[in-house]
Amino acid sequence: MTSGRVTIADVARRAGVSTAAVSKVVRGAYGVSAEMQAKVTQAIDELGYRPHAAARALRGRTYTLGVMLSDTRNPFFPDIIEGVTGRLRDTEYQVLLGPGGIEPRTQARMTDAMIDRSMDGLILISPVMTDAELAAIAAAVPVVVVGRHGGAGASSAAYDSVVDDDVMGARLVVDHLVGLGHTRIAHITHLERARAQGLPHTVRAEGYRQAMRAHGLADDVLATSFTEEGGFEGARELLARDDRPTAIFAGADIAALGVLRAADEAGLSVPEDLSVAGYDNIGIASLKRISLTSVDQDGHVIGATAARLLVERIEGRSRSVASSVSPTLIVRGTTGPPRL
Amino acid sequence: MTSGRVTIADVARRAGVSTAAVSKVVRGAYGVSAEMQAKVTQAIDELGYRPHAAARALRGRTYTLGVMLSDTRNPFFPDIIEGVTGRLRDTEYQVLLGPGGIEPRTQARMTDAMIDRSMDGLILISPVMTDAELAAIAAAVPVVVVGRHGGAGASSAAYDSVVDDDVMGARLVVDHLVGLGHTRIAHITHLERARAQGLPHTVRAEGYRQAMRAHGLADDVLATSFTEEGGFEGARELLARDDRPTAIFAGADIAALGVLRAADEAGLSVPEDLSVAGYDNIGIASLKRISLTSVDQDGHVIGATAARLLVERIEGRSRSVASSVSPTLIVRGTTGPPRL
DNA sequence: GGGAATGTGTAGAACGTTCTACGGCATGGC
DNA sequence: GCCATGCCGTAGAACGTTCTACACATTCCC
Repeated sequence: MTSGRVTIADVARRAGVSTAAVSKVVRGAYGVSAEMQAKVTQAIDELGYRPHAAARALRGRTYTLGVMLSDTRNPFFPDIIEGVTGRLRDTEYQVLLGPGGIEPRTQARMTDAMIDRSMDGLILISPVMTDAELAAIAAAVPVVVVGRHGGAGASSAAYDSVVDDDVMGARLVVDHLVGLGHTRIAHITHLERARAQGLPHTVRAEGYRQAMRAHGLADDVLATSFTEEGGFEGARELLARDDRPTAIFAGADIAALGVLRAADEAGLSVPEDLSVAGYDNIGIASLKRISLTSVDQDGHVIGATAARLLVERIEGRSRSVASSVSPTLIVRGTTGPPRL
Repeated sequence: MTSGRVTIADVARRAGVSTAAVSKVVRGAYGVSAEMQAKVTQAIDELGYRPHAAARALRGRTYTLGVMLSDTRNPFFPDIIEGVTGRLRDTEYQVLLGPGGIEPRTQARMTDAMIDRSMDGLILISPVMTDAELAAIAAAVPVVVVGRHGGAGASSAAYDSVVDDDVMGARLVVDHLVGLGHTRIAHITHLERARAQGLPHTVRAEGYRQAMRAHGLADDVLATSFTEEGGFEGARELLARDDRPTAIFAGADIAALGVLRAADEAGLSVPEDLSVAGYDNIGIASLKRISLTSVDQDGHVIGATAARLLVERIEGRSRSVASSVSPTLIVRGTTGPPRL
């Protein structure tokens, strides 16, 4: 009695029915009378029965969805998580997060581990792996990819995807700055890596170039890294030039903070001497002391959409869906008209 | 061949041995000859066999450890995660994170879910639940609790715990400020909740009181909340007083940022008119623009310690261990001698 | 040379579910 | 009254491991 957990067999004995019947009731499957339903539910409550996920996994579902996080420090990842869990709150599904690390190797290890644990579906956030690897995973389990812009169109049938429209986000920033009167607008991006194709920073940089071109302006992209230090170094280099830019658009808020520091040290006041904009709208961007103009991705919507698509996929949809979430520009104190 | 995953039986067939033998090799159990070891390992590699966690769970271990996160926005939680995963990198264990939410109810749901999935052990980060609930969980599975100061001594036998020495951290701050010449030092803490006993903010406030008393100074604690807004409101109230404090020690960095904003708005310069110190040493505290004096908890060590204790526990230790990690004070630009 | 001890391997029963068959019982149409 | 047709319930075989027995060789010791 006290030893071991209560199983479906215990419930069946208590209710005076077969284990198969209990299983049906638990799963809400077809073919149970109201009377049976009542008897079994009562027995379940009395005994405090909880289904054993591992045993379920051997035949059916685990009702477990995995979210692989590429980088736990990603500032809007809590928003995405909240979106996912919020959407799934009233379902039977449970969400577990897998810290995949930044390395392709460790990410692969994590996805393997999630498949080994027979999760019903996976959400991969900014996965760093080849399209072939992605396709292999999607062949084993339903997958939704977040934050990775469509790779080779062909493979896209295997999984769904949710992205922020980074091209639009970049355009919003450029339009805003041009509207204020800026013409020399530089962009700081993340140093290109081998598998970076389709990753947000690449797309943002491309969106920036397109938007500048649309305004008939020359683009000016500098690749450092999406860190405070990276933003600082990049800005220092840009500000040392003869015809220094009057505005810097950093591809990530954390880099924008570094840009602000560089402006401080160069004795430039923001936004009079230099306008600064970021991307991601991280929490501290809204602090009065920082007040950074930034692009907001609404991670909440992204997460909720990913969860919805994944459940649809698990429950049978085979046609693949690519959803794009529109970002919004949050104008704050670090951008303004250039000094004449 | 293409259908379904490769099982232990496939490996056994290929190697020409029994499934039991393969199982032994996989688990590194006693009673395998070198020859058998070689044959089986080769077959495993050739077939790309991976053990099925759910099937394992039914009899043995799952090699899965769960980390329940009370709040995914907690700024040093990535450090803890990294400490945990770093420590476990070269073991067979996999770490999965469970977003438990802030509510006791959702946290309980998450721990139940983790137990249902037969995880081998659980690390609970700042769990909000009664000692009885905690004991119940610890009775079902090995548990290490992080960030919760020892409750009723008796129940402590059931699980291990790792805490930051918050009393010491608070003392470091007070000693530092007193050393600079401050005497009117106020403390902003988080509003008390029912189950908050033993939670960090309570202990920090108590440590502050002790330290002030040790210096023969009057304490001054104001409870708002650990948010930017909470810090702002608290500071505004404190700074409106006749004999306003010359230093404010906020129990969390995020609140300290609010204090800085309040100082800005009141036209007070930091640290000349007001010294400000925080707790947690979150990433942005080190940004030159903020440069906040803070207490560093070394989440990395905390996480690694928790992981070590959990594995020890799983592998047999029954005596319970309470580990305390010493914080360090990081002095930056927001603290200085008071203006005479 | 006859146990005892030791080392290697295997058979087969768990573990707690799900799911495919199928059986029994009403109902209803003819 | 007989056969199809639903509906409800059950038996029992999976699912992929682990683990307890036990069988079979060796080796060792007296």
